[in-house]
Amino acid sequence: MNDKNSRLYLIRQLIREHDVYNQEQLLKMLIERGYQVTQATLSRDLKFLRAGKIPFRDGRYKYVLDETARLDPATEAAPSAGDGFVSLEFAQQLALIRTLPGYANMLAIAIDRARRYELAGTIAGDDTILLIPRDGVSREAVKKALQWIFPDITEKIAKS
Amino acid sequence: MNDKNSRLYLIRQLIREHDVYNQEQLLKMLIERGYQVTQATLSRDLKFLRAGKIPFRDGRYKYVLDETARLDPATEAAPSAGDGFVSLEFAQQLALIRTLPGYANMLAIAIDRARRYELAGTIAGDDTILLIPRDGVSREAVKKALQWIFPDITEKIAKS
DNA sequence: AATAAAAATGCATATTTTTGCATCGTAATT
DNA sequence: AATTACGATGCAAAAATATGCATTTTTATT
Repeated sequence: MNDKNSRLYLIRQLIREHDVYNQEQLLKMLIERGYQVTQATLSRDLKFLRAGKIPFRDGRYKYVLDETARLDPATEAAPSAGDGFVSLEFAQQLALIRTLPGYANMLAIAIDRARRYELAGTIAGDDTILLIPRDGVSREAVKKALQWIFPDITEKIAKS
Repeated sequence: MNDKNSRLYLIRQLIREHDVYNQEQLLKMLIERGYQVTQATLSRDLKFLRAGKIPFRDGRYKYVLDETARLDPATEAAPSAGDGFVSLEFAQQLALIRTLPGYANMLAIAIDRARRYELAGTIAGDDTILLIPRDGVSREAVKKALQWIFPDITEKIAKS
């Protein structure tokens, strides 16, 4: 168990247990724990561990591990969500989402969980979701919010 | 279907169908296709799409989409692979991997697929894999190769 | 043990990405 | 139609990350 291995171990642990926004922050944590390295080494370590940096819903970028990518709330809340999504249209001040049969509930839950300000609430049937935007929220803003929740929906709502 | 949406659409498509190593490259592709934007906009687009940049086995960094993260060969070849992995030890010039019952085959396949030079081949039982390194490959190198294949194994082999 | 070979790391720098600010265009509102 | 509000974008600069090269450290070999 040379020092490098334990360092890699710790890095993984830190990424798993903290929100790591950049290497400098991670570096600080390592140094606090007695690991004397530089950012350059850290960069290489992260590459070795195949840790990636991805944008999060909170508007920031975080490092994630391979495994984390699978467990990330964003991913978890909407597992292949886009698959069930069929179409989006607007009527009055409301949005109607069509889904594959049986998918509506699951998608609605994902939408609720996202807690986007723009979206006041949902009512789900079997293959339809009624989406109620908050007062004054434009259709564009609703689309935007949905895209944020389900990035892989982009193509499907391109022309709505 | 404003221009921005179709651009986002195209960006997703490009990332899905090409290996995108950086924003400049992506920018070039967009411009070739008639989208006149700057790298700054691209950065914002990628953030909106929650596209992340992660290190790949080929030693380079690539952009990936949420969905891709789930389908990435590295992930695909070893779906929760680390979970099945129990321990690693060496005997003679050979490596012995212990797995949970029934996992050996799956892990061995993942190892074979990785086609690491260091690893000549595997023989899998039910909960054990015999791993044959190539001539002259050190134990350290074998560990390294395994870590590369299964990043989430790092902790488990820390002290082997 | 001495020597050769390979790996790890720091330093400095290049590369890449993100962002504040100003501007422009478009859509909503009066 | 004029006015206001908001989103999109470019520009330039800051921030963050990756890497070539030189050096040190570790590991293997004779």
